[in-house]
Amino acid sequence: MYSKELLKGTLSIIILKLLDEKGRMYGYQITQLVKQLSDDKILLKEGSLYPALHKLRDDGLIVVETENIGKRVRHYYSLTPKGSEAKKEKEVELRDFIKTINIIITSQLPSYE
Amino acid sequence: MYSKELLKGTLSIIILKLLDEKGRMYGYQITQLVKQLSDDKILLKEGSLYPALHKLRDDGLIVVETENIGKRVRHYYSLTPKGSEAKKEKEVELRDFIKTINIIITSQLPSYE
DNA sequence: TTGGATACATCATATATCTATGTATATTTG
DNA sequence: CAAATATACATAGATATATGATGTATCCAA
Repeated sequence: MYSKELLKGTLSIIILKLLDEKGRMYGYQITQLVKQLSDDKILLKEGSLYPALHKLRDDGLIVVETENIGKRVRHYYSLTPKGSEAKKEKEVELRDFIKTINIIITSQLPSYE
Repeated sequence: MYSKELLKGTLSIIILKLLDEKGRMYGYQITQLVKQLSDDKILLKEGSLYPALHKLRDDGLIVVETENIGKRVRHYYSLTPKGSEAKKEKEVELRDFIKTINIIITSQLPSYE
């Protein structure tokens, strides 16, 4: 598991990306897919995921459909057009940020002033 | 300027990396070098940098030397052996994290369950 | 002499994630 | 069949860290 701070700022784009790919997903399913794709290195906690989903919903980036599975209720989330736009922008920003960080951590600098 | 959340967790490794490269640096110098390396995309604020430096010092990862420049005082920071170790570990972790994020945001997934 | 750059610092605030806890159903295993 | 584990949602409180605002002071150039 990574230092928890590293994930900050990337969780929402991860959610938006997966919803964009999958069409629709429910919370638990997102945790499992992230776990799988990250080779068990990113283990989303409920206390992180659900507040994040609710915020994205409140901001109008995703919508929820409720489905009954037996006696259980499942909340399926999918992107709104606004969410689809936001996903693209955030992805560009994240890629650019990663590029910048890479430049910094691979930089070779003269050790004099 | 990036969404401020993205920087979280990466600021300390950036500082450690630059100190490792340069040998020693003072606060203002760090802000300017980060600004330059990031092509003006990461503009460290004093309210971010100085508390971060103080924390690294309190944790024993960096040490400070005070130097008088005219009537001004400058605080030069450099890595301790512990800081040098931490720098290596954090760099490995960050590179691995970036790799994982890249896998997720470039993943192509079937849109059925 | 005045403004901008240099150089340090701290306090209040915002925000996002985690831990812990809670509830409940479904499935697998001994 | 009972117990353990997995599925599925949720929230309250703790924690961490970056920012904005503000303050002090020196140095240099227009």
